[in-house]
Amino acid sequence: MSDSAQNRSVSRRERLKREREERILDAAAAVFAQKGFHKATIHEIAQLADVADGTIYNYCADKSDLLIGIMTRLAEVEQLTGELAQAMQGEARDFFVAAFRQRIGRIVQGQEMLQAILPEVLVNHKLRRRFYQEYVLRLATMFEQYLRAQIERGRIRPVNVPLAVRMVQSMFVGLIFMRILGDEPLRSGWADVPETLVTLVFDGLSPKEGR
Amino acid sequence: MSDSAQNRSVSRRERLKREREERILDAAAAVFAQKGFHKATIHEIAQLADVADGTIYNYCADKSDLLIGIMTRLAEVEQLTGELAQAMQGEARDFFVAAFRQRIGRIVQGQEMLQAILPEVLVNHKLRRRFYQEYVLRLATMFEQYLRAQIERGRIRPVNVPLAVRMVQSMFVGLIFMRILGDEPLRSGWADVPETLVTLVFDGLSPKEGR
Amino acid sequence: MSDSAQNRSVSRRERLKREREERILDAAAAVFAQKGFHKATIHEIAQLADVADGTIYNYCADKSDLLIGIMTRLAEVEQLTGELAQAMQGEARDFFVAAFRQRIGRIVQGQEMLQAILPEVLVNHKLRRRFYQEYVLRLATMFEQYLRAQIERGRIRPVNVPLAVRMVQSMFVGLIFMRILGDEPLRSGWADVPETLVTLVFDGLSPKEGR
Amino acid sequence: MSDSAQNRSVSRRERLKREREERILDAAAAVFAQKGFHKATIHEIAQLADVADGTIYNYCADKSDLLIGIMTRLAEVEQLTGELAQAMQGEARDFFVAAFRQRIGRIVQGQEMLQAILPEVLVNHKLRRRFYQEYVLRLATMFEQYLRAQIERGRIRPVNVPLAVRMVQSMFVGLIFMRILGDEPLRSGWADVPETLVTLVFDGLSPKEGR
DNA sequence: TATGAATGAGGGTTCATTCAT
DNA sequence: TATGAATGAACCCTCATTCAT
Repeated sequence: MSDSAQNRSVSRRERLKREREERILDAAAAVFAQKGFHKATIHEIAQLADVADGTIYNYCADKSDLLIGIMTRLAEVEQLTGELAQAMQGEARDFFVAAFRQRIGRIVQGQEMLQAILPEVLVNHKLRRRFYQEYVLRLATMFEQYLRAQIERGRIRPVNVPLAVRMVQSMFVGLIFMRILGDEPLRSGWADVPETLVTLVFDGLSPKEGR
Repeated sequence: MSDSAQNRSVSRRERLKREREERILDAAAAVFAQKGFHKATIHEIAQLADVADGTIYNYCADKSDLLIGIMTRLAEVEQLTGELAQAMQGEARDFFVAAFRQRIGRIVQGQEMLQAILPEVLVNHKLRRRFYQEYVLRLATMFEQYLRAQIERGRIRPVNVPLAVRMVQSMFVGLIFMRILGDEPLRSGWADVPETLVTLVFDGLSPKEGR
Repeated sequence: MSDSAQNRSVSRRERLKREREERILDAAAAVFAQKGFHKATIHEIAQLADVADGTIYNYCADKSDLLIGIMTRLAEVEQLTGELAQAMQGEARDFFVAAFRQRIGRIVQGQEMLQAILPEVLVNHKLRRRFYQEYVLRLATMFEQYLRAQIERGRIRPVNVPLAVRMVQSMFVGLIFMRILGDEPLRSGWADVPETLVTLVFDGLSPKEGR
Repeated sequence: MSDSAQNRSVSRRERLKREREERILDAAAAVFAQKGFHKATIHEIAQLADVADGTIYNYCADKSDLLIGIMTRLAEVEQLTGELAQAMQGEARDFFVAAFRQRIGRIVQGQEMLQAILPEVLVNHKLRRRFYQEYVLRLATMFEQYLRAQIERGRIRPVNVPLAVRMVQSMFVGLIFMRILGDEPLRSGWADVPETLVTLVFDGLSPKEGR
């Protein structure tokens, strides 16, 4: 077999492996989201991924390792935060609009994966720590810096920064939760959520002349 | 045996039964909160409640029925919402302070029970519906009415009422979530949460002259 | 229910439990002896013991714990070594005859249990240590003392005592092994084994005038 | 390609194949000896032999076939029994010394292989028969003939020949067993075993003048 | 012939639930 | 009504074996 043929075959094998891994993680996310981690069976995931039960264990150490795999994929979706850097320069309100739009969009994209891991995050210590570090803390730190900078420049009202940041984050986590609960007004009005969020958090409910 | 003696003995038996039921639900909440519903075993709950495994089935139909029991107890804690009625009459900002204080207090009170049921609420359809009806929808309706009334009177800025209400509720749900995650700034600053919440949601982050 | 009735019922339950445990250990020994530890299934043992699979786990922590249980029972059979004490007083040759008879008898009694555990003893570290301590070392120590005493009194030829003792013990272990191998001459001549053993080990093969 | 080149290449290939087979059997013996047949995995053996899992199946039909392979290699070690032929001519006691020395030496040489197969010999019928035929019966027959001849000539005390032979063989099997058990006195005194064995079996423990 | 990923049968174990006492 | 041992269905995971490359 010529070198190029070998290379081709090697890369094909590699590609097949990648595809299989994706199929498995997709299947796991789907089944976990629908039935919950504990009621989901490896067999069901394997069938949906169109592989044998045992094959799954070539891609993960055990069942709960699939959750880690899903979380990692979710993190990959998050990497593209560069776009916000620009918005940080402009008006504070514009930044909030951009930031909230982004988060809200991410939630929809990752809905299935989030639904798959969130219940277990609340229960599984390892997963919990990982989720906290990777999702909560990383974003919190960034947002805290931004807030402090804006407060110094008088563009934002002085507040307890760590708490305020937590509250905004809580709102996003809670929105995921409410979507999973199946709240109808939220689903049908999802497109308006970012704008309303800004009104709520930036403008405030108080009917001052502002804006 | 005299009537009175019988009554006394019956009522004593009744009391013992109630106590036992409470011990079982307490134990279930504790174990579920610590290990999660699925990793918790009836045996462990029985031991903590100091009864035999089989006894538990005299107080509930099956394991997941314990979650219903816990949810019902949680609801009992919620009944005392009367106190808010007064605050609804006064200044809008004062109402928010009062309302948020109350919710934040409830969260601490019910922490263990919440931690016990929340992960399953995300996963168990029956529980989910019940939780949504009893906690989300009931409060949402009340809060929507209040908001609409205040908007009409010009005391609150016009907003998409259903969405705004969902966001505030999401924030509370998210705060429970963040506490379970073990976020330190939130735990240590918990006493200041209501005030900061009002600043955020009522005043807004925008540095308007007001207040 | 009267006290005596209660006592009776309690003791009956106790008795049933003991019986069940014995049935399980018997079944385990039989199946292990026939198929070997690893090819034996819990299900097969359970069926032979006439209990459900799960019931077995009320009597042992896991499959290999059954081996420990069998070894313990085997040890109980060994306790009755008192009878040898007398023989230790008399002629050395008579003691050997008595001792060998006893060991040879024990081997037959415990054949199935021995066949069940021996292969695993060679492979399972925990079991190995236990077997070595309980069977080899305990008997070795006793026998060494006897030998030394007799050598001092000139009743037995001076030899390397620890080694000699190991050799005699090896012979017994080896005889078990040979029986498991199914050697026909050994099986059919088993009754003559003790006498031949004494000829071999005490008299020696050398055709000295003696005896 | 010239004939010689072909030959050379063929023979090289042959040699590589032999080496590989040896590596595989060595690895199997090592892993079986350490973990036991059932807990050993093909994968682990393959790694130790530095080949792929699948390659092993080019050298054996299945896992238990490796045991046969090991037994066969062990048998090769045994072939060199010619040296004993001379000793059979001389003094009976000298023969015993020579014979026992040889066996004891073989045990050390083959320790790992013996430890690998013995537990399975007790459990696997096919292996058992083979081991019995090849090791026990062949040696037994030879030894029986020798014994009978010596008894006829009055050089050895009349005994039940088949039984006596079994006992001596049992002793060797048992010594292997004791070594696997890790008995310390035996390990450290191993060099003196043949001499003590002769004292025990030929001279007898009885303190008659002889020798 | 070597490779190593895919396969899937098989089994130990758990634990919610039942029920005789 | 309380007990707690018995039950057996269910499921994760292992690993010998196969086979496309």
